[in-house]
Amino acid sequence: MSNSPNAPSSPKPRVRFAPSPTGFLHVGSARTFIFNWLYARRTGGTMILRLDDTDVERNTDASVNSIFDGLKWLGLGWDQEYKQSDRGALHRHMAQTIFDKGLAYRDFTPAHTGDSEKSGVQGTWLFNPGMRELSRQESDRRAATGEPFALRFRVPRDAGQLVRFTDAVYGEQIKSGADIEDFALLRSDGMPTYHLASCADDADLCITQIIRGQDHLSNTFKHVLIFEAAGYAPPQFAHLPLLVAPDGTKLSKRRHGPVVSVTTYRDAGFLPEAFINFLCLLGWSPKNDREHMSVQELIDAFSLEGINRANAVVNFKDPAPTPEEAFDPKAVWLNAEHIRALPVRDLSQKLLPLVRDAGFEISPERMLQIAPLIRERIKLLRDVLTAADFFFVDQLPPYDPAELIPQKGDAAMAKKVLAKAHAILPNVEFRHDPLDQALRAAAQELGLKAGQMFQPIRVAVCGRKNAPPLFETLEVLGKEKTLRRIEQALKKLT
RNA sequence: GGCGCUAUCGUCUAGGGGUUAGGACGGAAGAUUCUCAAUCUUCAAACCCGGGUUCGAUUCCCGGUAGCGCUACCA
Repeated sequence: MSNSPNAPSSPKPRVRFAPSPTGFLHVGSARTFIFNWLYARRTGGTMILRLDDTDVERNTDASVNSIFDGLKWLGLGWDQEYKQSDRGALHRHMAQTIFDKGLAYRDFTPAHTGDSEKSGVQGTWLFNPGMRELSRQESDRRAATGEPFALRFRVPRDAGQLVRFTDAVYGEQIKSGADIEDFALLRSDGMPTYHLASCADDADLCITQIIRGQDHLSNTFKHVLIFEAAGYAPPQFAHLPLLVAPDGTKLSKRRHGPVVSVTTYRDAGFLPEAFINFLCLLGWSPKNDREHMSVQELIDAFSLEGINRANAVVNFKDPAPTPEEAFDPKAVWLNAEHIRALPVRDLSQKLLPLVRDAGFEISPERMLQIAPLIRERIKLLRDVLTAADFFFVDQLPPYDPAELIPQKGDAAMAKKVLAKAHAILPNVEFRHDPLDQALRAAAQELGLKAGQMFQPIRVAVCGRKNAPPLFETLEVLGKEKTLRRIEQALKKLT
């Protein structure tokens, strides 16, 4: 059997992302989606989104919304969409097929309630006593009386039977039937279990590659059993190493907070393509030292062979000193890289709604002027609010007048500089080059270094020492506002 | 407990029977520009442990250890 997408005998790949809506979309699920999507796009295959919502008790609308919100933000899309709850007949039909072949049996044992000994300290549980051997007549008779039962798979355990499959990532996998319990196919309320529903749908939807988390690796033996019992050839499997927290445990919202939720990244100002890029580098490598990659470059480079087997740590800080430090530093760096790679116009468009949401009236034209000044100074889109605040406000927030004092200078020097600036600026054209010439000349006249001249002006105008380059800043800010802020600074110095 | 998977700098990873074990993030130092950022240069930083196999193992095999997963009428 060939894995090559170009092999004439292999069917068009069909892959699926099948989240169960029992929680928000977390980063591990997002990565699974992305890898499936990449595989589909790479091979010209079909990407299917399937909601695995057979657990009626735990499903929530909020979760469905969270999944769609997250996927919508990623912006990758999908080709087909299904919901397991619409397909109950299909699942029951497969259960019936397996039962008719004698490969499953009714288990009338009441559902296990206590969760105390679930980790089975006492040993391996394989089946409930008496049920596997129940005669068909007896089984039919009890069922006819309306006695509830679960349908269990009759795992072949005689003569050291083995179940095997080849995982595209983990290689040859073999397990003895003697180590597989008689898992349930149907619950006593008639609802299919995950294993059954998943396999029935994968078979019906002609899924060719199942790319999913490694937590399913050992379940796959059961799935192979189901496929074969129902008369289908199992698809190819590719299991992904898990994403774990810095403490090595599985990512969970309860333990690790909002950093595991996709929407947190969106709200913090990540670019979806940067987030996708980051996730791809967790557990996969293009093997050529490339890190910053566009979605198209990822498609071109993606292959199942590049996936590795060890779990990957999402290196966030658990109690984060600042919101920005909460994220994996590499994710933040990649985001800054993608921001810098963005055309100014695109960046400006993304920034505008954030600024407006923060309550500032600002025109697209003005945002377009500001964007290039901060593009190399922000790591997250939201940083625009702190990096360019002085452009947005009318009145600068209070700052320490001592900031106005230049290196190796004193208040008198600051005053002299600002007075000089205030005197010459009205006659200067507010564009980069004229401002540059005028202010440098002024510095020379005063016998000061350029830096000593520029700093008081920068602080007067921006309210702090660290800001974009001065001339561009003044140009965008405009003459009127600049002069007014210099006047205000002068007052602070008296 | 049983079964399975995994193990290279702090983190993500490349590599692979003989290498100065490579890159990136982060950290440190320096260069540079009007500050900051960006950029550039340099530095520190790793093959889990023990046995084999071999002339030679970080790489292959076995064992240990550790971590993770599954062991539900959850998914």
